[in-house]
Amino acid sequence: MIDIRLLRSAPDEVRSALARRGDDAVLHHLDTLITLDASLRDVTAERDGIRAKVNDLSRTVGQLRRDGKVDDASRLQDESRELGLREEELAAEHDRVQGEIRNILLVVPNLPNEQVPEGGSDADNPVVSGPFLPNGGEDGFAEHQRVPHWDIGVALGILDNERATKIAASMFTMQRGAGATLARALCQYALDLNADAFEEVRPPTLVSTATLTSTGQLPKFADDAYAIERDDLWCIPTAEVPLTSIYAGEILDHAQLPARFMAYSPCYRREAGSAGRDTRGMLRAHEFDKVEILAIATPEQSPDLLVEMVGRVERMIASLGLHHRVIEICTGDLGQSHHRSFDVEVYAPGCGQWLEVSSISWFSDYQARRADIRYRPVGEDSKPVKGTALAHTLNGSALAVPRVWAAILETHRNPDGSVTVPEVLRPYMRGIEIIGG
RNA sequence: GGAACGGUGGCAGAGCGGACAAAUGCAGCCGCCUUGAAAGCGGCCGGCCCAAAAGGCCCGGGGGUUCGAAUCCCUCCCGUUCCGCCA
Repeated sequence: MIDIRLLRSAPDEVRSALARRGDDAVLHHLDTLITLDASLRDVTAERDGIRAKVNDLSRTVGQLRRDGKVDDASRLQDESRELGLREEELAAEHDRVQGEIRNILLVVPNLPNEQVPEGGSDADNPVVSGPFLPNGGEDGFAEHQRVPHWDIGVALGILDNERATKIAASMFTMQRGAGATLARALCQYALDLNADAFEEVRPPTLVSTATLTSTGQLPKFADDAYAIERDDLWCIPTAEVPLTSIYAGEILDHAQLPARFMAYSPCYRREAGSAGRDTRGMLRAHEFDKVEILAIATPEQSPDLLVEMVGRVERMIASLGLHHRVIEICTGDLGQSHHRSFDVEVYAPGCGQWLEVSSISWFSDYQARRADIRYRPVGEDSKPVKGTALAHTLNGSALAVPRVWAAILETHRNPDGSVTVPEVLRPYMRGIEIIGG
């Protein structure tokens, strides 16, 4: 959620920041919010005034009864009862307006950071690192690398989506043999590589409605998530969801920040908006594995953490011998909750496309406000200063298995059709160096 | 799933219809004392709304009774223990 106090005190700033996203419906919401907020404060003031009177009368009644002045007391009781009726009306109005404000706030997107580049769609996302390609171009790959991974996977007997579909439904995948081992090796590798700074967590992968709302998936993107209605739980689309809520509703000491977590988890996505797209191979599936890294930080720590996390992902992709680039997400393509965001993309020579394998994002206090994650700030002398402040959250996929798996098959395919396992993964591969060799 | 007992400030723990944002202890902060520290003494010491004063809200969530609810009633959630079931 954005800060309604900021909207109140600097409406033009909020308006122009959100205008950069190029979504007029959002601006209309702002007008509604300003109106509702003003009336909420009127109603609140009036309600609180009546409550003050009732409280006062009640105290007097108590005193009078102790003094045995029953008649006086009952006269005041009548008066108080009258006021109570009015208070009830105002309280109902207050709750109604407040609920309306909250419902709107839940769908208003985050303010983009000033540094987010201007743009209308993903076509305008600038490349900020790379591209790192053989011979400098997308056609710098050899002929034997020009085979899509779905063909390679079937030929080597390590991808069996046909049976995955039989077992579950379309757009589910199944890896077998060395393919399954490779998928797991990638997770192990990603976890080990980030264990220097991130605490490993094995979170729940089914979460409550409140938890899925905190990170921004609800209420707007309910159709994208798998719901387990009978138990009022949701399957997580990413470990970001449970990890962000680890400290939900808590007030942290400054010294606890940044808190950094990483988790391997399965991720479940209905892909409601993209049915029929990328249905072959591993490019888009309802269930996949991912290692997520996440930080809960102070506003001051956040910019550096964002850079650090992008660097970690970039180095890891490079260590797998994959060809990549980093793009920054422009204003028109920025996700609802995002304040600033970078994607790491890998070039898959077999299917001839850039694959998004990681998205590293800074959420400013947008998620923290929803999840109520606060900390006690300190002054320059490191002594606590008065009050609490909302934390900032950042997260990114350290490694999303399917697309990296696909890119490895295509990039490291040999002329004889076998696939060489990247050196760094071999410790996790039970000695397999070449798949199908 | 059943039963019993619980859910109060950072923690422990009183309060069980009015003077309670809430005793007390511990932790924390400031000061005195001290060469320094500890002990001792004095003071401070929850969060939220409102620009703020005033005021209001918060004793697991929601609802009810009452002039008045941390306290009584209903309901839901969570915890502990026992029983049942079970990877």
